[in-house]
Formats: sequence, C-alpha cells, structure tokens
Amino acid sequence: MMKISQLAAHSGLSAHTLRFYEKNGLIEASGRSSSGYRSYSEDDVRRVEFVKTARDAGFSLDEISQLLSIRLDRDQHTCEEVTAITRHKLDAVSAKIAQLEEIRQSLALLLKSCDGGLDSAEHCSIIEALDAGTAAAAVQAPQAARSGAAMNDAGPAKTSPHAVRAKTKE
Amino acid sequence: MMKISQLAAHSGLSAHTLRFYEKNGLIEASGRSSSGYRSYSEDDVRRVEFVKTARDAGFSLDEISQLLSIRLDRDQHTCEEVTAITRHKLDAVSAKIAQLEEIRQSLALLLKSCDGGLDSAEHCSIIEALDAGTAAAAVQAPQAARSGAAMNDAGPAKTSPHAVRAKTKE
DNA sequence: CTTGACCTTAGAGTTGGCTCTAAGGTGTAT
DNA sequence: ATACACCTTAGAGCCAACTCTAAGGTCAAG
Repeated sequence: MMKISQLAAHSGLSAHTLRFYEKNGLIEASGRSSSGYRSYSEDDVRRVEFVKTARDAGFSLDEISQLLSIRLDRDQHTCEEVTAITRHKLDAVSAKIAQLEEIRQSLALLLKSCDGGLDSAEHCSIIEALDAGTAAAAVQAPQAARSGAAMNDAGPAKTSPHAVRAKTKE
Repeated sequence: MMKISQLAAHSGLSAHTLRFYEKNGLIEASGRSSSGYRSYSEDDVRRVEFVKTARDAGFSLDEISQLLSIRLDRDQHTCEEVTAITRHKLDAVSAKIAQLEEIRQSLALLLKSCDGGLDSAEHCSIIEALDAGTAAAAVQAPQAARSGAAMNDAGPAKTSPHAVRAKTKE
C-alpha cells in the first residue's frame, strides 16, 4: 500500500495528475487511511502503469477508458474491439503525420527560396510567396491540409468542430 | 470595398474568424459604412489573403503577426528574420512529426501482435503489452516521446507547460 | 510546540484558435 | 409593414490534458 506521492514517484505521473485521472474514472485508490489519505494496492499500481503505458503509446484518456474496461473484463470482449481502437488511433496519427508533412514541405520550400541574408527584406521571397498565395500551393491545394478531412478519432463524426492546424505547442 | 460576408466568401474564412483576427491585431477593415458595417479595401483583402496563406503554411497566429509587421515595413527588416521564424517553425514541425512517428511505430507494433479475431480478449496481446509496459518500450525509451523535449516554438523557453501528446483531434 | 513536508477538496486557470450567443441595429424585397 | 438576411458588440464556451490555487488537516522530527 503506497501513498500518492510514492505512486507519483514510482509511476512518473504527478500526484495532481493521479487525482485528475481518478476524477475521470481512469484509476482509483482502493483504500484510504484513517485520516483520508489515498492508499494504493498493487492492483491499483498495475492499473496506473497500464494507463501510463497506454498514454505513452499515444492513446487519449477516452481511449484508455475503453481499453481499461476491456482489460477489467477480458472474456466479455474480443480482440477485434481492441484492434479497432488501435487501428483507429493509428489511422488518426498517420493522417496527422501526413498533414504535418505537407506543412513541412511548404516550409522547406519557403526556406529554400530565401537566402536569409542580413540585408533588407524588401524582396524577401518568403514574404513574396505568402503575399502571392504560392506558399502551400506548390505542394498541394491548400484546402487539402485543412477541412476536417485529416483528423478523425473514434466518436460520433462531428462536422469539423475546429480546424486542424499545426499544433506544435507554445 | 467589400462587406465582411463577402470577404468571408472570398477568403474562405468565416466572418466570425475575420472579426477574431481583427481583435487580435492581424487584420483590419480600413473603413466603416455610415451604419458601422466594416468595409474592406483591396489592401485589406490582400492582407487577409496573406494571413490565410501563412496559416495554411502552418504558421501560428503569433508568428503571422511577426511576419505581418515585417511585411508592413520590409526595408526595416532582413531576410534573416524571416528565415529564422520559418526555420524555427520547420524545426518544431519536424520534431512533432518525429514524435508522432514514434507513436505510430508503437501502435503498428501493437497491431501486428494481435490477430484481431472475434474470440475473447482473454489473451489479447495488445492488452498484455500495455499491461507489461512493453508497448512503447520496443520502439524507444518511453520518456523520449514525452518530456517537453520535442516541442519548442519561438518564445521564452517555458518549462513544459503541458505535456505533448498525440493531439489527433476529437 | 513549532516547523515543514505531506495530504485533502472543490474549483479555477492554461494553451490556441476558433465558435457561438445574446441582444440589438440595418437594409431590402415583397 | 413585415419578414428575413445581414451587420454590430462584448463576452462566454469549446477542446484535451493537465496544472495550479486556496484553505485547510495530518504527521514525524527536533
């Protein structure tokens, strides 16, 4: 039986994150001390490790929930269900990569066109390309990189809730 | 001189988005009708097109702001500034792709290990791999895919505000 | 007996880029 | 005159996955 900070150290997740996962039904602490401190059994720890591994493999918390309920009750589920989730995720990741590859290609072309010298940007070919609308055009029709076509996870196919951009953080 | 919905139709951005961009200083309507309706000059339209093109090329709104101020006053800036922004973005996109490639690899390995049959998931090798923590381990040390190491844009190097996950939408 | 490290909770804030709502005013066609 | 499509604003809501805060309770060491 370990306390939350021990589990945090053990799992590499913060205590905050562990509580957050608990609130979202991903994990639980099967016991509490007399003073209300969470205490985690070995089974609890294994479940946390499962979540961490699945997260590192790229699954969303929602997908992890599905995987957990299968794990909990394996003989009520089929391999097909598991592979469906995994395949779906793989497809989404592949699509995202393809989209980023296009962007990378656009950026690489832009970079190649400009010497990057220290003199005035008066005739900078990058600025000119963006002005002329020929930045992504050389790679592919611009709307191919946009229009919710790229990203679909599991779930009730919503009509492109918000556009899919580069999302490279910060 | 066009009204906002005309510009929306022309640019492929919604009127909402145009107002949002204006609020964030990316674009402006140089005139207003007597009743307060925005009216866009040809210069305004060109600026909107620039923003759209840059967005499609993968730049963030913040980066687009920087590019716009260079475009506005080209001879006060150098090509080096423009290439720096572009190179930075390219690096960020490349890093993101590399990270997603790792995830793709993990998922592909998981999928390959399981036949996906319709019988019980009792011995499903995907669930077992996630349980054993060997899902990503086969590809690379798990923390390589995590630990804010992957995504850095321009900006004051914050210490990993939130972890970088797959972000494949929905 | 106090310091300081730990634990608890509900709930708010962060990120980026929209997206939408409410509550109204305007413009034009019938 | 009345329906209907358009325009205005400030501001709230959405997404995921945390991340942090406030305001307190617990516990071992010195």
